[in-house]
Amino acid sequence: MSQPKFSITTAIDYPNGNPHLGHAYEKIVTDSYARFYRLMGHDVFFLTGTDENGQNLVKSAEAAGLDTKTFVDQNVAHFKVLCERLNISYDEFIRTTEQRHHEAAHEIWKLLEAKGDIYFGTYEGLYCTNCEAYYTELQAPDGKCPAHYKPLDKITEEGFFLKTSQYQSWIIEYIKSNPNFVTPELSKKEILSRLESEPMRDLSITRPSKGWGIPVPGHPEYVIYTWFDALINYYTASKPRGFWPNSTHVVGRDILWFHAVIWPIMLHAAGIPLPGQVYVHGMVLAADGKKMSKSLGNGVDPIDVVNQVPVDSFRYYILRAIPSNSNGAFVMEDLLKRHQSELGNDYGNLLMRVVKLARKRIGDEISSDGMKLEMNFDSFISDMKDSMEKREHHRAMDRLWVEVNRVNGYINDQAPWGLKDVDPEGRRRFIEVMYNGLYGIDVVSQVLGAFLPETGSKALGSIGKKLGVIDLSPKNYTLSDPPVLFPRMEPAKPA
RNA sequence: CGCGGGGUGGAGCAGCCUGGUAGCUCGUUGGGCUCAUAACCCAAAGGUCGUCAGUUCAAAUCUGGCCCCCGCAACCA
Repeated sequence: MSQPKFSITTAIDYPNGNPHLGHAYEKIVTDSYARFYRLMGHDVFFLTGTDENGQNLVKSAEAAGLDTKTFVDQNVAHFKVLCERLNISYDEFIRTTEQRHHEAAHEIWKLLEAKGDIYFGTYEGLYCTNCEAYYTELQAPDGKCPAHYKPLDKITEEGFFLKTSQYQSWIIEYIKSNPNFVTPELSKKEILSRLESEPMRDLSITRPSKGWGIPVPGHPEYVIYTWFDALINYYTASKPRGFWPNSTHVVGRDILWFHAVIWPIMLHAAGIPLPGQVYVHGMVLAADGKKMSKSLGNGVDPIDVVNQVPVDSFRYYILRAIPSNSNGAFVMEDLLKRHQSELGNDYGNLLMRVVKLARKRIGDEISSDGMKLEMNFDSFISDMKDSMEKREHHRAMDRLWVEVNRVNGYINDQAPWGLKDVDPEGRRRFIEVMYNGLYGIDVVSQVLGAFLPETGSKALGSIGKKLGVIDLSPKNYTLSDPPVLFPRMEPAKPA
């Protein structure tokens, strides 16, 4: 078995509430890469999960009147439901409260300690007693808490630190000499300019224990800082499955620093191989072009969306309308428009017109015997690969649609409905054109299945095929009436 | 002068690196076709490419100033 390996991760989610659109976005994007690499014959490992050791969870649980464990379990269930509703094909779902993860975190802690990269020291910062949080001078330039407008206290706290500062020039060099490590280019520029403009401080990696979290080995009065342990989840889950180092970590811009700087430093210092890439995806903005946030109340609930439209319409919109390397607004009306015109009219209709016409005049069995293929899909496949390897899935979707339209165009040009059965040559040509149309649908649907799995699977089902590894060889088709994949929908009611 | 992205026909975007008749999708209007979910095809209308200046035979594209929108600024994907 010499299948190339490909392992991909989402960031693990903080289960202190219900999943929002950003979570859905990241999972759909990552899932599409996982499915695409499977389609291309890779041995894929796709990891997602939840980050459950944060101290804030204790407070959120209290506010909800639950003990922390119950609270977290409940919320984690919501994230799993989200994955099911979105057809997320993860191979493993890790929870950082699992024993195996505690062990992995300890393993790495001890490696770093043995290297002398962890030391005990004091932390000095501006503290708000209401928030129970530290603020930097940038966040609170006037020395007042941005949330409570009360003067912050200067507090000194003891704890353990990781000597991140001594790896600053190493990480700069590493990012520069591995041009694909941080992608897209824009994010790399951002991280490098930050690394080159200010000296790094050592990272505080413990908090005083409140009975929740991973205890520091030998110092149970402290727990390991959430971020330090959270990053390790990738290693915890992938290593035993033979997928460490991971190929790609998919992350949001907001946590790039931890993934592109802190995580590589931790691994490098511990003598563990580094992941291949940190891919920063775009951000979903609200319809008004602003960031979605609770305070603005402009958020969108992904479960709400898939209650209204087919899950693949949602997946399609997310993948195509929001550029892979930048931000895009989520506008429900646009989603509905694309559902109707691109999914329904372009793709759904292609399937319908070809299969129905073929069944009507040929029957349910169409053999490849003696058929000449009139469309070549080699450049389509290689363009798709190219865009996906560059982590430009929105361009891949554009390319896919060029192909959908090419098959539609082929049918238009050949106009099989004009070929008459009474003429033997017309009959022969009719079968040939229909075969080529079906073959086009076959190829396009196989690829489409990586992005829209339910649709791909139903479409292939109607020609007697199943999703799997890409197969461009001519096949025999067994036809059945395709379901209406993208039913026409009433225009959204004005809000 | 904290860092970064953007301002292109009604809407959303591509083009800018490597200057030379401004392109795509949707929408609008007018034709056509009928295999298909009132689908599809063809054509037309619509832009002084944020603004001011510079370089050049030639600027959406290069240079500089200004205006406006947005993201990030260490635990919010």
